[in-house]
Amino acid sequence: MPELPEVEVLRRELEPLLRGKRIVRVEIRDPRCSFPKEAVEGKTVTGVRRLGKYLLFDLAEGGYLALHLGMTGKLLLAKENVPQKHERMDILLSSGEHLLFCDTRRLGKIAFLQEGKELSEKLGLDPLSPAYTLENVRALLEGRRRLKDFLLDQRGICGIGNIYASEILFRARLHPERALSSLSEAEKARLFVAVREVLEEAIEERGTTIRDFRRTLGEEGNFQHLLAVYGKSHCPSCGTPIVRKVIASRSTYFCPRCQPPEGKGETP
DNA sequence: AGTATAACCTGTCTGC
DNA sequence: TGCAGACAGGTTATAC
Repeated sequence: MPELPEVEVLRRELEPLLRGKRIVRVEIRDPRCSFPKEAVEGKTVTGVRRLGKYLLFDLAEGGYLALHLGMTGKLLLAKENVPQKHERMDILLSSGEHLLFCDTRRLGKIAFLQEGKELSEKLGLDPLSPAYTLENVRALLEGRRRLKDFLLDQRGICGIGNIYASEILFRARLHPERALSSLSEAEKARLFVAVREVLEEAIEERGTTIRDFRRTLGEEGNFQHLLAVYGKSHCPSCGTPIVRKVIASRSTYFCPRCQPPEGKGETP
């Protein structure tokens, strides 16, 4: 469920709520979520960062808790210790609040890390970081891979998932199966801009709730109402029926007219 | 090198 | 109503 916008929405909501609070106790409810909890108990949260789809909770005495929400992970801040469905971890804070990690499909992951190395090594350029420049993106757009595969690969640009990949490619008017090496300079620039625009708009709308995504207090996002092609039947721009095709092993939606395949298209 | 598939999981929806 | 199969925002390992 959570792609960069959803994780960023959580980060922005959690940061002011958690900063300065101490982790009193951690209760692991699912062995799959186990980590050395002694490493975080008693420590104070100094900030909440995001890298790609990871949430990072910085701790005062060094190190941080890294959380990946997988497909169905949720983070809820509750005043009372009311058991939630699929609760995997309960973090009791010095304020008496509980930060609950719930995850139906159990694909989420938690780890305590000392340095940023492990994560930044396997993650590429974050679209919201200052390093996200046309120059840097252009350097990644080489090889014969298809655009869809590139966008889903967290080692190139990180944070984009299956929904936003389709939305970004529609915005950039690029066919998902176009090869990176076939892109003109103008097309590379369109892709660069589309990534930023779509993700930022989704953040403004507080993320996309199709099924599982919930904000810190349980509210839904709003961007699902603004999706252009994902799960849609007709192109909002020209009315042509939207094509659904499995690309990179995932459902991919595009407008065959606005996003022409390689060879056709581009009228400069 | 690039792509596909399965695996890890649980839940929901569709069609017979 | 029951049941099989497809599908779902994630990553990773393995195979062709």
